[in-house]
Amino acid sequence: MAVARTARHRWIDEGLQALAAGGPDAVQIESLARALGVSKGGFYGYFADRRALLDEVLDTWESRSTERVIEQVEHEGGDAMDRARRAAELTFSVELRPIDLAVRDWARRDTAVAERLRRVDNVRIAYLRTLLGPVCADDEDLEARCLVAFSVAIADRLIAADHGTRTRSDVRKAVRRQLFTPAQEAPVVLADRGDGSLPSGG
Amino acid sequence: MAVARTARHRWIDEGLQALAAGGPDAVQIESLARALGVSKGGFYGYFADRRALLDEVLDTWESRSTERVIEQVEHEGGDAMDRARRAAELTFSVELRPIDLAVRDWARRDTAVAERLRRVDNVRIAYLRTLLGPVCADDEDLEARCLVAFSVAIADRLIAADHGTRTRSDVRKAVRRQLFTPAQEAPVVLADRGDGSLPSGG
DNA sequence: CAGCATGTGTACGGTGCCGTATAGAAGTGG
DNA sequence: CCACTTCTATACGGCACCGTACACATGCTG
Repeated sequence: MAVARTARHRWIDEGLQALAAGGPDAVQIESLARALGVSKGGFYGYFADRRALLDEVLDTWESRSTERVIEQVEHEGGDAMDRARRAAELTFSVELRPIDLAVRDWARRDTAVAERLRRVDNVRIAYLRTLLGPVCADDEDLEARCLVAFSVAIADRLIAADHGTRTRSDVRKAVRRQLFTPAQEAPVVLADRGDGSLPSGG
Repeated sequence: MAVARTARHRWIDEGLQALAAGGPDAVQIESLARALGVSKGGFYGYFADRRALLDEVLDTWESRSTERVIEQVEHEGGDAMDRARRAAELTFSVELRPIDLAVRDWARRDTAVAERLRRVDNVRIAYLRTLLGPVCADDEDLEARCLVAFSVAIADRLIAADHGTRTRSDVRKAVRRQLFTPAQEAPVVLADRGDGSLPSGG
């Protein structure tokens, strides 16, 4: 060993930041090197090429989004609600949320990325089921509420609409209240068009 | 006039397709020219530069996502529910949905695009309010249901999770049923943590 | 202290894209 | 049939990035 080597994980962390900020196209070796204050000379000692870095960036994201979250939550304990809330905080933290959104967009055009995302989302939804189960009328109700909770959490930063005098936070709070309201008996069905389509004006 | 000129709108349409498929970075002049079967020679007769094309691509998307949808829906008539359903079909059509998602991702890193998206989303949400108003208990309920409907519609193609034996379409149908269920009286509030955060496992 | 191993800086060729310049093709008017 | 206009194809310079090659600096080891 001679010169203190730029740690491998620093390339990956910088790659994660670039991915979060500008998508996979923004993960550029020379750009990362500049951000790290070095040249790209050492990069190819760690990674075969750019694609290899992207794979490891995704590995790291996958791990941090599932295993690490689970480990931390289990370690801190608490009841189901506390654990779920903590898991949500960790999952949609300031650092991880932009990566999550970037990966979702990436997954639209890369089936390998889509497969990773599927694994991660399934783990997350499984957690969510354990939380919402008690207040749901049946299995269908549970799936519906999980989809709503997950959709609102993801779409929050993607929707640009205003809400009159209310803040987005106010509206989210109202949604959460409804999500945790125990199911009534048979709900009145209005205008079921049978095609699974959602009315969503515009 | 000499040689039949490649129509201006063909560049824009091709740009929209490229935007839908690969985001703004994929809107490349030489790439579009190849797709159109011409060289980029004529491009600069219409547009000052690449950015000018992107602006017009966004103009076109904005128009097609709002004015054109409204025109068409108003022209076809029907009651409020019919109109809203038709608007949703047009808004999230096979052609427009990928553009919508690409614009949302783009808006995360470009404030001008974010401002356009805000205008469009506000128009859409305004429509949605007229539809959901009748079944809502109050204004807050209305905003909450609008956010849920819009979030589920947008996040649908971004979420990769499975739902056991059910299809995503089944779950969407259940969500829609709940969305159109008239509000009960005072909903039981469970675990309102007051921070507006949504539990969303993972 | 000499020589070696190791990691980095720098230079290079290749490629792809942007925007400009220019030449030529395809129609039009006299 | 000959200018002239209008549009396109092609070539070019510039730039940014990838991946490789090689020289050099640094610190260990005998």
